[in-house]
Amino acid sequence: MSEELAAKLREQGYRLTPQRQLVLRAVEKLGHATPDEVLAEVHAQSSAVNVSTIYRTLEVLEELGLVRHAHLSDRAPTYHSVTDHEHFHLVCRNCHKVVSVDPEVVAPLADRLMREQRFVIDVGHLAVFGRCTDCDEHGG
Amino acid sequence: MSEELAAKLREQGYRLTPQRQLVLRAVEKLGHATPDEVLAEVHAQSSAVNVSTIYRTLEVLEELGLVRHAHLSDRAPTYHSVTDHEHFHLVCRNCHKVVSVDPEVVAPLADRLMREQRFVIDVGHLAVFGRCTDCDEHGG
DNA sequence: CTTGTTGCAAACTTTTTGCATACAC
DNA sequence: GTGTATGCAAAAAGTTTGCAACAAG
Repeated sequence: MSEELAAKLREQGYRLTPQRQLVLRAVEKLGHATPDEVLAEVHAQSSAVNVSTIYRTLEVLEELGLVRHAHLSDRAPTYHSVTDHEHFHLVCRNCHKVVSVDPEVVAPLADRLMREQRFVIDVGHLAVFGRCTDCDEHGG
Repeated sequence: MSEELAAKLREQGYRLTPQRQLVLRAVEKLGHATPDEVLAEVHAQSSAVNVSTIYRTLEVLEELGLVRHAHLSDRAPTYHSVTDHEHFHLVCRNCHKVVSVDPEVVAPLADRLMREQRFVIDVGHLAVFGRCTDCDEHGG
């Protein structure tokens, strides 16, 4: 797990640092997290790590393909690990609950857009907004 | 056109102001625009209008259902008029081109999410990221 | 040692807020 | 007139950058 990180880093001439391990672990643990939340989680381990390091590290991790981000709210972007299986997100605009869904569900749409629009979907980045049943039933 | 605005505003106890007319017109003219771009367009008409008015007005217009926003970039949200037919967006992560697509194309996915996840998609807010053919062919 | 990485502080961008004034109704 | 809407200026939120000190390889 940390070996994959080390390998991918070296491959690009980057170095393995404690900060980078901490950030990756935080993202994996949190599931879906904003840079702010990642910072908080990292701080639980080591309070010396700086915000700018979080941003720089998330950028590197994304470049290495270990992490992805999507815009699940009107505020900060949300990062998630890619070591789990790929997935996309349903976001309830009322209660802000996030559900992860298997890419297979969008496959037909992806195929159609590929054929008709000649456009290749980036499923990992996909965020679908709407309203979940809980919120539809009880008002809001 | 401006009558619809006036009517909807009054319906909610809001007032019709030149600023609100200008902002709505700007969004309609621009097609897809960030608050910043809306401000610029409005300023072309009347340079006295303030940024905060743009934000407050976009919020009101969205509440009235005259305007919608989606996150088409990593930066500011993009607003578009709803007086046109509803649509969703394909965004190329390489060249940032935006293509509007008919909601009918996502209908099967919407149906499936409704059935399996009991989730009602907000198609107007949907932004699908990926790569367009132009960018796939010529590198990038 | 060499060069990438970090912490810090400051700048920047985007959005929000408080308040006095102005204006729609 | 009454109360909403606006402009202004300042604050908040999120992100980026320059630079000296530090540390991985």
